[in-house]
Amino acid sequence: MALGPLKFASFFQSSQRGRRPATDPMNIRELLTQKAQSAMTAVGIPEGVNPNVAPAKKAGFGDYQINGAMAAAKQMKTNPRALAEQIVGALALDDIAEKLEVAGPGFINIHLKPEWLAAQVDAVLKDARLALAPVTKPDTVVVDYSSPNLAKEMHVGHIRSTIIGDALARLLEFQGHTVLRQNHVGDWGTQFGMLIAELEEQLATQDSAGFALKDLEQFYQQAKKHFDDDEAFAHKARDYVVKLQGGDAHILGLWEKFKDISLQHGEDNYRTLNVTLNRSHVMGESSYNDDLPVLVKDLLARGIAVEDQGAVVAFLDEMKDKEGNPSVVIIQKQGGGYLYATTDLAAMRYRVNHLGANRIMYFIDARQSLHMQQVFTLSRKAGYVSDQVSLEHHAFGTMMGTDGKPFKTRSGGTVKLAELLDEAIERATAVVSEKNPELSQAEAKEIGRKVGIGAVKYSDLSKTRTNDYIFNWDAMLAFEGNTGPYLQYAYTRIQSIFRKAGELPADAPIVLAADQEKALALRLLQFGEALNQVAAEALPHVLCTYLYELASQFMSFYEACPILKDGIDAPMRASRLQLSQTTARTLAQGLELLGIEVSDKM
RNA sequence: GCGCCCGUAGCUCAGUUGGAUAGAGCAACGGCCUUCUAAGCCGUGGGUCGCAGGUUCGAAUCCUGCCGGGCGCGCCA
Repeated sequence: MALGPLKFASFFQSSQRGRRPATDPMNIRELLTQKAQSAMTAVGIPEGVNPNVAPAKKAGFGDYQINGAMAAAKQMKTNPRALAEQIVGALALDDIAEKLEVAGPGFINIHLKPEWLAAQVDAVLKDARLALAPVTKPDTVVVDYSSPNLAKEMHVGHIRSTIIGDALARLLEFQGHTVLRQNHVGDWGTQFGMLIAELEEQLATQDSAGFALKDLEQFYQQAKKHFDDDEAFAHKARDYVVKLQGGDAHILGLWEKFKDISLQHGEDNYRTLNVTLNRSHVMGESSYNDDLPVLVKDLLARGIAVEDQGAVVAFLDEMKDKEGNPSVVIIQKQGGGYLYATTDLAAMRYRVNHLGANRIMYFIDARQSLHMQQVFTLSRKAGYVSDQVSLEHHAFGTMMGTDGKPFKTRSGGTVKLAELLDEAIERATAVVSEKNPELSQAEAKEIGRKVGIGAVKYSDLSKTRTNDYIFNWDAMLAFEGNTGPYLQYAYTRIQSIFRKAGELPADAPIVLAADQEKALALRLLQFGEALNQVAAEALPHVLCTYLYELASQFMSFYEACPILKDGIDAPMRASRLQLSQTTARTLAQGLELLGIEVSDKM
């Protein structure tokens, strides 16, 4: 990547663009793009012009459209409609499309053949991976997410990173990439002196650290109060920071104990949340301690950082503002302490050199954008990260309450993650029991768990990541609209059909006669397109939108196209059952990639 | 002061990177269950895409300037 006098915006975007997964022959858009490209070349349009193939925006405009003719005509200074006609003449789509038409100023509308669509759906149904082949050139992707501070209990501030990052990790893994989850937990810093001192004192009167640290939040408050009120204790806390950094065995032992219990709390949350993180993904700040002096020395020796007012500082001209002031990053404090920029740089080196990453994705709060850009710029400038490695900060906004202000408890405190999840399960269980009184208590509990957690996750995942997000219990737990419960219900409804149907057809022809059947088939075949876009841009809401539209289209199909009712002959019943099977599997697979469970009953 | 993000229907949100008449869902209103789960489906109403210019066949999208909101900016992470 060039590090010239780029402005912020362009630099930021350039780090996120240009990733297009390997071509997948089952992907209609890619297929049509290839065909359009050939046709355009055949009629003398220069290579670089994008065919701009997109799904049709409206019913009546066909299924897909080629929009590149107009841009090409502009460049060639010719009539766009005439050029579009020429392209249509050169398009080799006889097997795929039943009708091609030029519309408006030069749109090319493609109407796909129902027989062709049916054959594609058949291939999806017969394939364990839904005809989505793994990528041919896998990336080694580091996904940095969750990363709570171990000094405190996980709270709602960690939920977005954890949920969104996990979805991306799952999705990239499914596509065949090598995914390395990295949980960059905060396990170092001055507050640990205070916490260790408090732990030591409490252990004098209590028999286990597990008990003392049962409620981390409470423990932290106790330690803080102790620190503020008791001068002797404060002195000891400061002393323990020094001893911790100096490697004192006793202090390190207490620190390990604290860390272990705090990580255990985190793992409990991950299990409840159905997040794939475990102990093996933990690579805390302290992991990089030994490298920090080496790193600073290197940056100083090569003149990338300099001493300034007693600290070690890097001035980044690459990020200077309009007035010419360089951006400033402190690498080492006066007195020798290190900061998170230092640790992040060390982590970057580790990920590139030891983990072999060629793509590093950070799922971190938008407020850290400046910091991330500084770290990215610095690591490139220092040569720690080559142009071959993509560095991406996938920022997200703050979680807000329904009042539009940051999400807090009634008394104004931070909401513990564990309590939030418990409440979600409780609320969902109540709703499920009410809507379906026939469920046993055990069933209602299990379904309530899946629905509650799914609702919280889906509601977060379904909104554009970069915006602030308004947390609303009623909206996320509604069974109508674009919600987790609606999608889970759609899946359940299909399972119910299967139970009633008895045996499912093994290999019967799929026939797309009704409009709803064709629309459903087309949507089913667009799953891969949605996944590709999510993988490229780390925007899981694209997958949510896809799944919601798929579920809605299934519901419409189901209303219009009876399956098991009287008067439906065996071939039609078999065809429709297969469409239903493909839908159920696509829904389940898509939800699994989002980390959301489905249920046969609701 | 400098920088980043955001502003679309009453509310919550999409808008495929410049394409056709800006779309969903809630909420409101009107239909559809003795028949596959009505937790559903079908339909109606609802818009100065913050404002003003500019770029062009075409702008919610790109460029400039304002207005409004959020966040960040040398020793926390």
